[in-house]
Amino acid sequence: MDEGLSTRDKLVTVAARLFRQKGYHGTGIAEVLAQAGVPKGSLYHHFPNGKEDLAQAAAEWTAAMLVRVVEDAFTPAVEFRAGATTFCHKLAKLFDLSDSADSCPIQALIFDGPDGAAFRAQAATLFDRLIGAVARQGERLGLEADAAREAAETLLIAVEGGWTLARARRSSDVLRSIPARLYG
Amino acid sequence: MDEGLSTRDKLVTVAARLFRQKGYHGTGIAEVLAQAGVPKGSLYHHFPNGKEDLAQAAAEWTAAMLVRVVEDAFTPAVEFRAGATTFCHKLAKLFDLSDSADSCPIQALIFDGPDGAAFRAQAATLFDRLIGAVARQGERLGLEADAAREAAETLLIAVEGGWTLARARRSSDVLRSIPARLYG
Amino acid sequence: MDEGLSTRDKLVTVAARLFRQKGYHGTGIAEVLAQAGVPKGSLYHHFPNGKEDLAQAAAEWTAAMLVRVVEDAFTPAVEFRAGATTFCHKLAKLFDLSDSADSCPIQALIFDGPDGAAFRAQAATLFDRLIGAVARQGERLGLEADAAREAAETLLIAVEGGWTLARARRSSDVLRSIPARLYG
Amino acid sequence: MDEGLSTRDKLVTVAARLFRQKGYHGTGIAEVLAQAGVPKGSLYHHFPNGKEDLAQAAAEWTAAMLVRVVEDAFTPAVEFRAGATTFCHKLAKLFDLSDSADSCPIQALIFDGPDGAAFRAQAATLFDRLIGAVARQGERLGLEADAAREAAETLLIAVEGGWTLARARRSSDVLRSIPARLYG
DNA sequence: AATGAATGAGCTTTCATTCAT
DNA sequence: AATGAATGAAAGCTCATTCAT
Repeated sequence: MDEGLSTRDKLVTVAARLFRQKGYHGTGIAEVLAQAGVPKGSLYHHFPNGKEDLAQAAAEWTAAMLVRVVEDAFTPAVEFRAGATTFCHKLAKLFDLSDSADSCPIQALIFDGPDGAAFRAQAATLFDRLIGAVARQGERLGLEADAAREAAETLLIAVEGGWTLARARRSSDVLRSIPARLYG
Repeated sequence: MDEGLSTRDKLVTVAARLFRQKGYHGTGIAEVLAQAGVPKGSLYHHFPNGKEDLAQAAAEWTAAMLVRVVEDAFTPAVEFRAGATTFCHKLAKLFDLSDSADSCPIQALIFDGPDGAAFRAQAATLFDRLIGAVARQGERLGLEADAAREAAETLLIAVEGGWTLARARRSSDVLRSIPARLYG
Repeated sequence: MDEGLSTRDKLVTVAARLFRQKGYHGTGIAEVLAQAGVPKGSLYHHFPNGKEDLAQAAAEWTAAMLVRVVEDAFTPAVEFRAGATTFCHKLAKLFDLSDSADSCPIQALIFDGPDGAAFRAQAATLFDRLIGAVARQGERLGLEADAAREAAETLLIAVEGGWTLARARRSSDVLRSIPARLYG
Repeated sequence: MDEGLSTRDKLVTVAARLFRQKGYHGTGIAEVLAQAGVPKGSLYHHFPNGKEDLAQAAAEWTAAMLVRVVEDAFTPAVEFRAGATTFCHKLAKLFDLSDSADSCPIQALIFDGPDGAAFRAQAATLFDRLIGAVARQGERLGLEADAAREAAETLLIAVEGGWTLARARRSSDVLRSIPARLYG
């Protein structure tokens, strides 16, 4: 976890993973520091407001990563359904790579965060950014603006719920079954 | 929150609400006791293993409540789609009643609990109980066993994901839009 | 320091002494607890707002102690000057008993406290209570209300400044010299 | 606070003000650096022993400033009482200029400093230097050596105590009332 | 069953300082 | 002389739990 990365990036990536695995309140700063191999005082140099700032940076990092997954999945597609299918399979792979107890990266960083309203607001924005990325791909693939947005929302709803069920079952199959459920 | 209820029930209902709002690790025992109006030492008479026992009782209580919602929604229905629609509307009402920042009762109690595997297992069971309740209603309404189970799963996937989006948007509209998304 | 006293009283008296010796910010909670022989968690049972509450209680305790000194000094007196003289000598004894580096109990607890305005306000009140106690004795000894108040203020001004000089000199002589300076 | 001053002087004046306002232990190096607009690493070029050196420099600077106030007040005077009166009024102006919560500059730098005995000793010296300055003025104005020293001590005692009461009252009036209290 | 004081491990954060550039 | 990242000891505080009454 400490190849080439800057101190700041080590903290962000480790934190993103731990928050996803054990939740914001369930993750101790000490654990983040230990796994990142960073001494205690350094955190507050890079993140003056401590754990809360770290959560914000981790959320940002996760959202950017997911937007990349969306784009990787949809770019080669020639119709929305194909892109959505690839997206679900890529998420299933993500699920299998991580400890299957991990919560969905989106949910984890959006909802189990600091109590303050600021974090909540930023989280809602990140969520919208993700929907926007999918909707943009829909438009590129020929859907009307409204239809693209609707399709994007439905896909993300299913993916979020699918991750939840996958987690309960400890199996990524549910994620792979989503296209069939949505598009017949 | 303290009319007529026994000390034990006060603790369970307050804990269920707080765990839903702030997560298991984000909720302090002291806060539960204060809001339940119960003195410090009392908790361990009713829940010898403390917070962990309380979480299990709260999960149980929540699951039972949700099964009741499923049954109230489907009992008057004559086809699955109607029952599912009523169920979504009932959940939207639940969403509106609670602080809109509350997580879905199902997700909250299934995933953000004590760290031990025992709780995780019990939680998965509760989730299955809920799917089973919906599937049973599907069979009652004429679906084959497999089809009923599939319909139940799809509905719960959508509802879980819908709650997530509703939370990000702070609006229950998404929950009400689910039947249209699933059944055209 | 732990004869018969309740946990709360042990904390208050130890804190009052340490704050006087090393200032509020210079005194660590750990040191208070160690000297009081009280475990960490207990402090927050008795003083929910921690160090700040403890400072308030210590200030209160100190003010009450000083009012007692005033009354002990003036009660047997038949004129103000005699009472004031006894008061100065009693303070000189207090000075000699304590580590001579200790700041004046009044100043220490009134001014080097928590940053919040609440503490400052309470401190000003305590100071006035002390002036009031001296003024009341002045009236009892035949002074007009205004003259009594003026005499009380002048005495306390001299005593405060005298303690400062005594501290710089590490000798209580200055305190004993005050009556001569004020009353010729 | 940052016009033309050298980095070193910025640090000293800002530190003197902060130590006066919040005490030595209540003032963080980070706050000094931020208010002086000086980067973190710079402090140790100018003050190799860090905070302790800075406190000594600030004490020195304050003492020199006060000696200047004494001289400005007494130089035009033709009798001790007039000089003392001007001195008290100048201090009242100082009080009004600063946040009225500031402690007396003399007390602040003499008593709430680093824990070591070295600082305490230097501080006592600074105090004596101030008394000496007043006593010298007394001799210049015709007092015998002993009487001058006595008058200087009494004046400083009253001024120290007066500042304390002024602080509690948040009003500089007490300082202005001192000549009347001392000299009738 | 009920109570509230006691407990100490562990939490997040702040501190003055050092170091490499 | 100047800079800002690095450092870990120590700070104040919260935690779930236990105990004596």
